[in-house]
Amino acid sequence: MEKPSTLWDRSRQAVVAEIVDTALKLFAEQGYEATTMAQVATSAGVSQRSLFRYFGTKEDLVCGDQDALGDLLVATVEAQPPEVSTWDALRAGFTTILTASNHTPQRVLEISTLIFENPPLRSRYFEKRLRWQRALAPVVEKRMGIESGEIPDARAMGVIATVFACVDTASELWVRHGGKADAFELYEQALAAVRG
Amino acid sequence: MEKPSTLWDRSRQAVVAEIVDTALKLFAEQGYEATTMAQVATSAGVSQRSLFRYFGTKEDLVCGDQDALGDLLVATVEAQPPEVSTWDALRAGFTTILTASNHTPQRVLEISTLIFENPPLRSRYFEKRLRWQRALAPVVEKRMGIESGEIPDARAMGVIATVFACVDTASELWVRHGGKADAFELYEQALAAVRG
DNA sequence: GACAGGTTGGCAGTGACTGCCACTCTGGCG
DNA sequence: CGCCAGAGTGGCAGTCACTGCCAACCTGTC
Repeated sequence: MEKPSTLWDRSRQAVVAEIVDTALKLFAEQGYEATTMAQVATSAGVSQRSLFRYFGTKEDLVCGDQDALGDLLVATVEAQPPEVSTWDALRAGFTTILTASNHTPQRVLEISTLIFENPPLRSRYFEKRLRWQRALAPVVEKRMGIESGEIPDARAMGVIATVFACVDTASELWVRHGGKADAFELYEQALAAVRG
Repeated sequence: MEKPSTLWDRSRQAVVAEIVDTALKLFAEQGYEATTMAQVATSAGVSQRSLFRYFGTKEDLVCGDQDALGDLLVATVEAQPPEVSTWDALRAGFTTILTASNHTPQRVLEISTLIFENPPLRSRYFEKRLRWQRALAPVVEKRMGIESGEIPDARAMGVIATVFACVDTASELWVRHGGKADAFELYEQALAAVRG
C-alpha cells in the first residue's frame, strides 16, 4: 500500500485538497456555522451530492485527515523498545504525530483554532481521540504487563486518558495563546503537575 | 431562590419529568437514533414545537439536568478546607455529585449506558464536562496558589483534566461492566496508576 | 463501436431545529 | 362581570445537514 499512486488517485487527492482549501477559506471569512455545505459545493465547483461523497459530514472537512494519524500514533507507541516507560512511549507517539503533520504550522494553528472554537468540531475531534484511546489500550496493557481482557484495564485506561487530557490541555492553551506558547512546554508543565 | 416553588413551577417540573420518562422509554425500546422528536412529542402528548421549547435539543432529553450538577461540583470543591489536597478536593466534588443524583442507581446506569453508546449524546456530555473544567480552573488555581490570569494555568488545567479523565475512565468501565463493578474502586485504580 | 464498472449530478425525501403568528389561558383591574 | 396584558402553546412553513435513488457520463476493454 505504499506506492499504488495511480494517476487517478493523485487527481482525486488534488480534488479533495482543493475542496478543503475552499472550505477553510469560507469558514475563515464567514465562520464555520454560517457556511453551508451548498456554498462549499458551488465554491469548489462540485455538486452537493459529490461533496457529501468525498466528506461524509461537514465536520470532516476540517477533521477528516486525522484518522490516519491515529494509526501512526498506535504504531509508534507499539514500536518503542520495552525499556522505555509507558509515559515516554506515549509522548513519543504524540511527538511523531506532530512532526508528521503535512501542514504548515500556520495552518495547524488555523485548524486547531477552528476546532477549539466550534462545539460540533470539537465534539468530532473528541470522538476520534476516543477511538485512538481504545486502540491504544491493548498496546499499553502489554507494555504495563497487564493481561488484555475483553474490557480494558482501569490502570492502563487511566494512564492513556491522562496523557490525552494533558495533550488536550496543552493544545487548548496553545491555541488560546495564539500559537505563541510552546506546546511541548505546556504539556510538560501539565504532566509534571499531575505526576509530581 | 430556595423556595419560590409556585404551583406553576411544580406542574411544569412534572411535565418535564414525564416527557423525559416517555423519551427514555422510547429510546430503550427502539434506540436513540431511531426515535424521532415527533414521536416523543406525540407520545408525551405535547406538540413538537413545545417539546423543543422544553428541551432545546434531542440530546437534552438525556443530558439536560446535568447543568445543575456542574454548579454543585464547583461549589463543593470551593468549600473544601485549604488543608485538603487538590486531588482530595476534586474527589470530594465528584462524590457529592454522585450522591446528589436524584435518580435510582438503575436509572443512572440506564442513562449512562445510553450516553456511552450514542456518539451524539457522548459528545454533548463531553461539552458539559468541558464547561465544568473551565469553571473549576480559577478555584483550583487559588487552591494551588497560582495567580489566575485570563488564560488558565497549564498545571491547574492538567490536574483538572486528569481527574476528569479518570472519572470518565471509571464511568465507562463501570458501564461496560454492566454496573456490576465498583465505580469508586475503578477510579482509585486509574488515579493510582497515574500518580503512582 | 458496444459494454461493464465506477463516478457524478439532480431530485426528492427525512429529521432536527427555528421564526412567525394566531389561539388560549391565566391573573389583575375597573 | 367583562376586559386586558402577558405568558404558554400549537401549527406552519422554512433552513440545513444528510441519504437513497436513478439517469447520465466517462474510462478502459474486447
